[in-house]
Amino acid sequence: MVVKRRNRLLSIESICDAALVCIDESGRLTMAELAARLGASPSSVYHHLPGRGAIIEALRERVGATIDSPAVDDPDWMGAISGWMRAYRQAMAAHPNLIPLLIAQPMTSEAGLRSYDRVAGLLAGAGVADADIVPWITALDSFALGSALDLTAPDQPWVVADRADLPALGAAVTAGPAGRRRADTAFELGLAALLAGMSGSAAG
Amino acid sequence: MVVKRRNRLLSIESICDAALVCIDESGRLTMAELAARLGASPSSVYHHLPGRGAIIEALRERVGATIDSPAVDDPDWMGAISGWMRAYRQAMAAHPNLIPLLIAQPMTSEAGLRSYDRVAGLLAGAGVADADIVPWITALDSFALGSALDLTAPDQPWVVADRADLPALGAAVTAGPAGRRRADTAFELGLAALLAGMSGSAAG
DNA sequence: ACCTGAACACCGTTCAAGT
DNA sequence: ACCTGAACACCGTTCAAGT
Repeated sequence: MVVKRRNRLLSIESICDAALVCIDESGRLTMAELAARLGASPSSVYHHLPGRGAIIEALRERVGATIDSPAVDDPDWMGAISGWMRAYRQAMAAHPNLIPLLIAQPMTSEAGLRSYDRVAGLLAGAGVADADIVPWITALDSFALGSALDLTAPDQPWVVADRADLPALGAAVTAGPAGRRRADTAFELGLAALLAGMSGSAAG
Repeated sequence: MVVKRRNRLLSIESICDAALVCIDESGRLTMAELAARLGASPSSVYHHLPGRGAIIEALRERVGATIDSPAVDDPDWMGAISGWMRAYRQAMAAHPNLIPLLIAQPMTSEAGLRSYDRVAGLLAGAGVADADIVPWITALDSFALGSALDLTAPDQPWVVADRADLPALGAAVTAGPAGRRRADTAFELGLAALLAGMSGSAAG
C-alpha cells in the first residue's frame, strides 16, 4: 500500500503542467521560469526529474498519449491512417511552441511505436510490398513532421507584396488561402496524394 | 575603387566557413568554439556580423544559394520540380547538423522565394487551379523539410528487435531498406505521390 | 524524502581600451 | 578600422546544508 505523502510541493505531473504553460506562453523552457511558476527553487525540480531534457521527454510522452493509434482491423485502411495523421497533427497544433523542442531530439515515443505497428499492419493488409512499408511510413512521418513545423510558420510566410519579380507566386498568394486555412488545405492535399500513392503501390 | 585592407584577421566569409566546420564537426555553434577555430577573440566576430543569429542567417543564404531554381519554361514540369526538390534535400544532406539550427527560425530566404515563384509558374502552366497552388507548394515544402529532418534520424529509427508486441513493424523493418537507403526511398516514393496528386489536381 | 541557497561551468553579448 | 580582455546577464546543473 502506498503511503500518501503530505504537503509535497512538487510532483512530476505539476512540473509537466507548469512546463507546458511556460512553453505555450513564452515559447521557451528555462528552469528559472519553471521554478518561479511553481513557487519553488530551480534545484527542487531535480528531485523529481533528472533535468530539462527529461521534462521535454515527459512532455513528448504526454502529447503522444493523446494520439489514438489507428485500429489494426479497420477495413477502411485509408480512413484509419488519415485519422491517425490528423490526430498527430492536431496534437502538435495544440502546442506549436513545443514542436521545435521536440524535434531537437529524435521523435519516437513508446506510443508512437504502437501506432507505427498498426500502420504497418494496415499497409501490409492493403497489399503494399513488405519492402515498401518502412519507406511509406517514413514518408508519412516526414510529411506529418514538416506539416507540424508549418503550423509554426507566420500567417504570411512569403512576403510578395509589390514584388514584380515574383509574378506567379504573387498571383498564387492572392488567389489561395492564407493563415490556418493555408496550412490545413496543404495538409489535406498532401495526405490524399500520399494515400493515393500507397494505394497505387499496393495495386501495382 | 575599393581599398584592399591588409592583414584583416576575420571576414564574413572566413567566419561562415569556420562556423560551418564547427556545426559539421561538433553539431553546435558557440561563439567560443568559433573564435578558437578562427584564432581570434569571441568579441571580434561582432565587428563583422551582429551576432550568432546573423551567422546562422548567412549560412542559410549560403546553403540556399547552392540550390538551382527550377526553369520556368521547362515543358517537363514534374521533372523540373523533382530536380528542385532533390537539390533542396541534397543541400540539406550535405550539412545535417545545420538543419535543426535553420528550422529554429523561419525558412524563407531570398533564393528560396525565386524558386517558389518558379514552381508557382510551373503549376499554373500545368493547369493547377490558382487557389490550389499555394497549398501544393506548402505541401512540397513540408515534405522537403520533414525529409531533411529525417536525414538527421539515427540509422535504425525504430528499435523493434525482439518486440513480439510489434509484429507488423518488426516484419516491415526486416524486409525494408535501412540507413540512407531508407530515407532516399521514402523521399522518392513521397515525391512521386505528391507530383501525381498535383497532376491529377490539374487534370480534374 | 523533499526543498533550498550558494556555487559552478557555460553561454551570447557589450564596451572601454588598445593598435 | 579592427581586435582584445574584462565584465555582464543568463543558462542548466550540482551539492552541502537544512527540515
